[in-house]
Amino acid sequence: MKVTLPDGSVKEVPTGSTFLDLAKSIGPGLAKAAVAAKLDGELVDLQASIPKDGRVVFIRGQDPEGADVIRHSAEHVLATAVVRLFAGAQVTMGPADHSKGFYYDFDVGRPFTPEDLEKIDAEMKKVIAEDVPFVRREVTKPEAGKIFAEMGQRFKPEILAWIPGETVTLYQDANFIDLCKGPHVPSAGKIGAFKLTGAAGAYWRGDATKDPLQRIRGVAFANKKELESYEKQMELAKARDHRKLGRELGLVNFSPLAPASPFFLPKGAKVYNLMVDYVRSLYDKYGYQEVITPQIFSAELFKTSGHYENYAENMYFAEAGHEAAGGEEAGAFGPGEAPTVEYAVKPMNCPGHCALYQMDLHSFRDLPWRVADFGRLHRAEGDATHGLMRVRTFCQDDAHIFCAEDQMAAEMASFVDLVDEVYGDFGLGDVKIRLATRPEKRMGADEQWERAETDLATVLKEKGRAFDLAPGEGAFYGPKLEFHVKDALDRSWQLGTLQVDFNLPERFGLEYVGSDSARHRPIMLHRAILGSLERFFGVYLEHTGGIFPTWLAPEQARVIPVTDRALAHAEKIRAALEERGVRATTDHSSDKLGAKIREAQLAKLPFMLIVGDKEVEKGGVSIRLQDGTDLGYLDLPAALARVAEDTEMPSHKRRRDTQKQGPVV
RNA sequence: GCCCACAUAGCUCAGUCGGUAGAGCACUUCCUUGGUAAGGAAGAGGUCACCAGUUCGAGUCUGGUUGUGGGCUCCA
Repeated sequence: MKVTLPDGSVKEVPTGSTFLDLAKSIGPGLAKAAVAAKLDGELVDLQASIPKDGRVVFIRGQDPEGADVIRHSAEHVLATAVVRLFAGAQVTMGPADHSKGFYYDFDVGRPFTPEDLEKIDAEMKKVIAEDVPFVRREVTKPEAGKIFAEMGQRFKPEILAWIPGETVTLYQDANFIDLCKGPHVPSAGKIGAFKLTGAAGAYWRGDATKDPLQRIRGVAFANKKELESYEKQMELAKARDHRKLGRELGLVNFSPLAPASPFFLPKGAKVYNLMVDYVRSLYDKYGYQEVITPQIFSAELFKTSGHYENYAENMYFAEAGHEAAGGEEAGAFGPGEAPTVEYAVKPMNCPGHCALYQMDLHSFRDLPWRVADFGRLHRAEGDATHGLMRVRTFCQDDAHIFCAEDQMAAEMASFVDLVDEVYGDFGLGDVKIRLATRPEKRMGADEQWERAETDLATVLKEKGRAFDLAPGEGAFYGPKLEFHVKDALDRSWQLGTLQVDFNLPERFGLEYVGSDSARHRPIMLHRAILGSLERFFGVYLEHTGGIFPTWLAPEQARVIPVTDRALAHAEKIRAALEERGVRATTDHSSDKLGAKIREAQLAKLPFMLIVGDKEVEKGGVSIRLQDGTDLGYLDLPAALARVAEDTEMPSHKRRRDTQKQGPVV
């Protein structure tokens, strides 16, 4: 057999030798580090014999694909440990994607306790210490069925039935055999480090009407060091939890009196409003007009939009009691006969905007009509709420664009620019775009879908933007773009979205008069940049760890007197800062300087301006920055200029800088 | 909507075998006037989430409710 290695060299290997043999012949280090191999791009077991000539690449445990193999193998070791410890345990299956970790669903007749997990963990360590080999076997389906029947496994035959083809592959480690495509590590010892991260309920095939199962989750790595770095990352995430930071920094809090509904404290409200102001500051440039629409509508609106029929379980309804009572008192109706008007609290802005559109007759000259709304929305989410990330009341940087079909592409392009500008200003650099196309169940003509999907793809291509295609994941009413942003902790969040809607214009019978003086149906685009501002607040708080950019910081500068003798001077400095539009306070506490600095540091203030006897005498301040940098003494004008440099909103700053440059000659 | 766990001072948490509660931080007052991440003392703060039950007696045991967390499902 002739194999080509990544460096281009060709090696002759004896027939029947395995990939592991090949690795050993190259070097013992490689043989030790490798967990799998790739033959002509296809992942294979190291212990498999090389079947044909081809290009061979060895995959190490540290490589992303190697980490997947290690996690997948750890998952089998988990199952092995569970069947060893729990007589009669039924095993089902794990995830297809091992990029984040592994899990395996079991039925042992009861939930796993933390003590169970400890025992399972210990048993897994034993299997790994024994370095038991993973043995691959290819058998016919009936043979596999017989093996699982002997093992008393009742879920496996069902899985067997879904698998196409005549034969299946089995992997055996220690005393446990599992149905699996592989590949796996040659032996359990290659699993350098693992950790079980928890147990939770799940259902067979994710279906609540089917058997309840117990899922054990875990992570695994090539070595201890990688596990430790993972654990560190988890601790970091915990320390940055927005619920914790939100309370500690006095930004946001929650109360059982309004479940899953945030209370923004003065500082949090400051940041929140600055976020809104910032987005608003771009709306003129991009041609949006802001509107303010009702909170509570007659349920009729949502009957028209379709939400009443399809979304009612997530909506709050309201009844105006006085109407029924008033009718009875007036004697117009008998008891219980008064007509009650049913009201609903809006869960989204779009139906209201359709109602707004209907109020006037629109000409093609009016389009595109871009209607922005920071309206408060309420959704009766079930138990799946989570801090600010999933709440029952929130507001989006929401807008709807009513346009003609041939205007769609330009609107999409402009929106991509707007999103770029916003994410850039927030320092969110890692953006991935997904294009979700027509699902099975959908409304609207195929030609419409074709046009919209093509427009979206073309716009992205023309802008040179890479995107992932998500076939079939569009909404039933139209295709959409999703903007996924990675935060400082490498977690991905979907923030922005652009959704084409063929449905609502139809339901509301929206029209515009074209240049041909005939009536036409507009297209509606739903779009949001940051999405739910509550959620974005949470994401951004975790992204920054509470150290907001200065323009967003609720308190930008604190003047700290060393002793009370400097208080008057400190007040003067604060007033001068305030004059320049800086959000500044003075520290009046009777603490020592060290304690005052510590307080300001923990509050994550961008600027600390220290004034003591020396500064009083010379008239200036000493500046300390959030990162600990000591700028030393600055006279007052220099200090004010230094602070003001950072405090302005980026969109305002850009506009001013452009103006300064004067007209382009 | 489903499964599991948890709920003690503003926050973080201790509370043994069932015998009516503690610490640190924060808060208030007083002392201290100091030079770049915690000066000192005293004080106040609790229907142990809520409602039932078992018991001579419940923070502790049982059931229910609400809330929170983790997971599953859903997401027009």
